[in-house]
Amino acid sequence: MLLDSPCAIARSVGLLGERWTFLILREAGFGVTQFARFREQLGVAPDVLSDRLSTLVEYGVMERVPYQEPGARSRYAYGLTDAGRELAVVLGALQQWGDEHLPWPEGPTVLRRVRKTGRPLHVGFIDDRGKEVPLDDVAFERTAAYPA
Amino acid sequence: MLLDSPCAIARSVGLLGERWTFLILREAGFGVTQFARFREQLGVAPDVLSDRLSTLVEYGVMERVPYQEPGARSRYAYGLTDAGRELAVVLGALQQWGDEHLPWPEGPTVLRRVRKTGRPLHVGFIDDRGKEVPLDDVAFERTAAYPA
DNA sequence: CTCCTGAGTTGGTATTCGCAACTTAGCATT
DNA sequence: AATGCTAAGTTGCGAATACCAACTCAGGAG
Repeated sequence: MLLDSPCAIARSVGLLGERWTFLILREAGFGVTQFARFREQLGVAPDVLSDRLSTLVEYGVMERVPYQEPGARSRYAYGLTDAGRELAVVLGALQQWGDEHLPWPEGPTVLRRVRKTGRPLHVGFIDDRGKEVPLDDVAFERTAAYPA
Repeated sequence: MLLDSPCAIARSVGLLGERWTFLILREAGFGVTQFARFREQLGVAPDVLSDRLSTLVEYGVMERVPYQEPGARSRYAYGLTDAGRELAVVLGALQQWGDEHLPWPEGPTVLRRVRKTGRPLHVGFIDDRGKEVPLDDVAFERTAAYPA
């Protein structure tokens, strides 16, 4: 399986790359928590949704917590864990690329902003001094941990 | 189809989210260009590889250029376009997340570095002044272009 | 003129997906 | 107490994808 790969991209894709998973995470990021809301927003089949949520919970990307509204029976809420919230970087990168290379006719429909100031944001590579590094200066290099 | 979605994440995933696509792009980023090399590196079935390369070419992520080595017949090389190279941000984000949350026992196998200085790199959100912004300060907001 | 290699295509089987229908559980209403 | 309503699933079945093996189709080399 891809989850055993020495390549971290392969492991991430092995866990997250199935159909619907990124869209489930997107909705979770927008605050959706209930099974039925995911279904409404996405139109995903219930068996597939059940399967995806289970594996996300199993791997610690989401958590399933029972909750009870007053005067209603107890239900389950699916929420992002810290690991899941960190996927915002991946989702932001996908969004940025899609807006640029598969544009929506009327322009971007969702923007990334700094919460308080409203300043626009993009996703990019940053060095250890907090300085952005252009794509051409980025290199991927194998370490000794890479098996033969 | 997801490619018509108003959500840029959905469009990106609709094009790139099929099985093998990210791994093909990873190999392309490492300089692989030939059909048979992709097959060797990934172990992907030839019909699937053919299909993925075709759609990547169709959407301008890769290009198929004939080339000829001296004393050999002409062949095809698949290379990233500028749009394809920009996916390094997405791949870097997936890698970073996988290294953190699905770690390889002996540590990361591939590092991101500044090409000349060797300084380590990470992927993150950056504001319009080039300053990194922590995750908690990032907000996603709908624009007027988002349809009802 | 046959062999070799790269770049695929074709055919059949095994998974996975998607839809529809059904199940389970508990509060609320009659 | 029986029925209804809704959330959260599960089950069964046809359709679409993926995987594997074998085959095709160049064009240059021996």
